[in-house]
Amino acid sequence: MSQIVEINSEPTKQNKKELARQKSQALILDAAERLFSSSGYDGASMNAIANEANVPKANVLYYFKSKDNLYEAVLERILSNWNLGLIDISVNDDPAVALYKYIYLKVRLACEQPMQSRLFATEIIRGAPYLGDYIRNNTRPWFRKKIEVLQAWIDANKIAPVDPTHLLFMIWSSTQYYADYQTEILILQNKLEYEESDIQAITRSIAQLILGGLGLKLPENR
Amino acid sequence: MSQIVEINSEPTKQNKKELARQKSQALILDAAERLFSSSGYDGASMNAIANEANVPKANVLYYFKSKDNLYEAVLERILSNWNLGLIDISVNDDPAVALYKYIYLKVRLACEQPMQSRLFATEIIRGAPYLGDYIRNNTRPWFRKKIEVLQAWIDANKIAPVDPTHLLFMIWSSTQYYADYQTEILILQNKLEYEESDIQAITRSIAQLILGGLGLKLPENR
DNA sequence: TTTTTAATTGACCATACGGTCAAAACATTT
DNA sequence: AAATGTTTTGACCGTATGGTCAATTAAAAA
Repeated sequence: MSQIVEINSEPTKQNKKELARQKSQALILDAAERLFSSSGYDGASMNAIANEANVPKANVLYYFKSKDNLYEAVLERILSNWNLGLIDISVNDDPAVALYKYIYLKVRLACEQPMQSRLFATEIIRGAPYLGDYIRNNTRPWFRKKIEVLQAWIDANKIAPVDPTHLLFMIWSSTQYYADYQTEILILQNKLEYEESDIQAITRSIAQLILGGLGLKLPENR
Repeated sequence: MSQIVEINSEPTKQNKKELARQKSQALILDAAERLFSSSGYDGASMNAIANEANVPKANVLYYFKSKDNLYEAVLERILSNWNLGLIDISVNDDPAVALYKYIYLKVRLACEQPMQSRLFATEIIRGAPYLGDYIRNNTRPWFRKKIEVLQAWIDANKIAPVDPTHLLFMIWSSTQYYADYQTEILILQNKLEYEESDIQAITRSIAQLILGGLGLKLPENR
């Protein structure tokens, strides 16, 4: 599995090859992400994915041994991508600033990478057959820590006493909604796509309601 | 399509037959709703639906001429069910009372009929191939009217000036979330299912944040 | 250059899919 | 009882699916 990676600045042949390999795989993963997210696991056929990636189907199955395997790889890539950009909240932060930033980044992610959120959503709706363990072993401990942070803020009278669990769910739901229900939202607003100004307006509205509900003022330097 | 329905209290033979027919269809619709909601359109096979309903597959296709047709019928039933229980908000209502009630009913629906919300969600995520027109022709006019109500409240200084569009989206998102992401929520809270007390706690938390953000107090007689 | 290894691909396979059909079973009317 | 209409159902069909495989090509190592 593992491969020795040269630290040398000049890429070796091994390095080149591995790079090409990853590039090929990334191309297939991109296509798979697009199709899985729009058509669901069963709706996206290996054939369609291969076409989307402009490679023969057998090649897809050469890199990813099965459809399950490919689906899992797509999910893992999404999760690692999310973990990269995830800004934490911690006890010593100023609640208003930290929460505003958190909301803003979540809205950005939802509007700019909606496919990832949608794929995640369908996986959960199906009963999380692949992510169940991940949520139990990774998300839950992280979740509990954040609950503690929120509770600490409440105890220190920094925010109004709201059930921290549902507060966190509310931030997740109101931001993710703009990805998952994008189609409906755009129809209702008679728009073709989100613009930069929408991201600002969404963030402001969500922050206004949630921070307001917590008895906080919107931070100055947004 | 339409059939003369006897108002007579004693059911005629025709009536009996029609009733049996509707009962059969309802059984199939129930099974289809369950499977479409958990496995998606493509994931739910006609065979599986027939098994779930304990009838041969050919019988399903006798009542619903195609898979598309069946899927559409399931969606229509959900929408008509939703429209039945939907409580409106209108200009003369007391904002706090009306919004609280609206939130409460949405939470109830999400927790008690999660499959319907989930099926709706996957339909939207797929790009609303069947509901696109419905949303344009029915939901959008309704949506615009509600926006007007909210704007009127703002203009009358009854609620804080928040973008009414995003306020409405926020109510929808935070309530539907408990249906669509039920699996994740239960894992995170280490629960097996929602209880009545959860419905109360969820409603209270959402109402506290949203009403608070609007500068309203929670209504007394809840 | 020769040998070895990795990547690409068209052809192929068993299975499961949505959908059809005609025959049987059942009920209703004449 | 006969005739008519409606449901029920097993058998069947063409097609698309996920996946395999052996043959070919490309690249790296010897």
